[in-house]
Amino acid sequence: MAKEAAKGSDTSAEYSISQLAKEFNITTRSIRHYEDVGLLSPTRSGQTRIYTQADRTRLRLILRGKRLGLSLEDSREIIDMYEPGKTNVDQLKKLIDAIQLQRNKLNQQLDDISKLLKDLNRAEADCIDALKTNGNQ
Amino acid sequence: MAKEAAKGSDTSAEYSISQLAKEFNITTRSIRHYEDVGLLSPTRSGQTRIYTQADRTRLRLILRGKRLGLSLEDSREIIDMYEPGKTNVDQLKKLIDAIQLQRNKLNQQLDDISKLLKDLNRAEADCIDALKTNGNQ
DNA sequence: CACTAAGTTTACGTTGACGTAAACGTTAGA
DNA sequence: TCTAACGTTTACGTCAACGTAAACTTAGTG
Repeated sequence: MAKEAAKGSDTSAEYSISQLAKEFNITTRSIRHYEDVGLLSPTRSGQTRIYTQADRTRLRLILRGKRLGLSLEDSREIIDMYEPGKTNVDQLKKLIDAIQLQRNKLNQQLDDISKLLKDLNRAEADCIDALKTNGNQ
Repeated sequence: MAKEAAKGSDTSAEYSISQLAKEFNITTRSIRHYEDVGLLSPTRSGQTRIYTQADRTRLRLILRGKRLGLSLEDSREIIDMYEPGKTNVDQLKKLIDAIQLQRNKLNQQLDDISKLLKDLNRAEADCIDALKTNGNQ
């Protein structure tokens, strides 16, 4: 352990594709697929892909999007919102609109989750009830 | 308008497939597809599907699931949780476990949403900032 | 040096969730 | 009567998001 590998919060840390796959519990195929559709663009050491801390962060955002039911394309758009490439005033305004749109969707999801949680609570209560009246039969 | 159609909160109200499609802004194809995969089972008047209030509710739950990124199969399982068909004690316990699992996923989603909202807020703030310093150029 | 482990590209296969078209039945109104 | 609006079934098409297999190239090890 001389050469230094991937330590704590070293901002210059690098990762192999299988390291990321293991860490996030996905396949290397998926990671390459995200690259295919333009969500990741790791540097290369020869042929081999090398992932930086920034790539790793993007991957985390992608997976977060997936958990929320976003398509890869949706995630790409959102992640692009975080980047400072917007020079044009018009584009900035459009971006703000897009951000508001996303917020609305998220608020809808919050509402959906709250209702679904209530439903689940009722269902569970019914179960427990059934167990009580049914358990000693 | 004598025959009485679909009024207010009449619990015995019935709906045609196109009525539901219009109300929920989906296609009739989708509704039939949900039936194909066992999510709906409307009664028939001859060949024609007739949807009850209960069917309509199930459809609402399906679409709520979709907004949360659930597969139709996932939604089916969740909706089945609400039904009282569980006679077996073992099944009841398994169901309670499944409910807890769903709750965990939903809590994860809540966390994801909260983080995403923060990210969006920062992105929006950056936009507004860029508009200020950039607007009079 | 042979072998294994990890990496690569290319490319066809699969699954879910519908879209789309064809071909047909039934009912209400001009 | 006929045609327009709705309904039906059957079946092939499509798109996203990977799975899976093949064939190949290094890098390190007993």
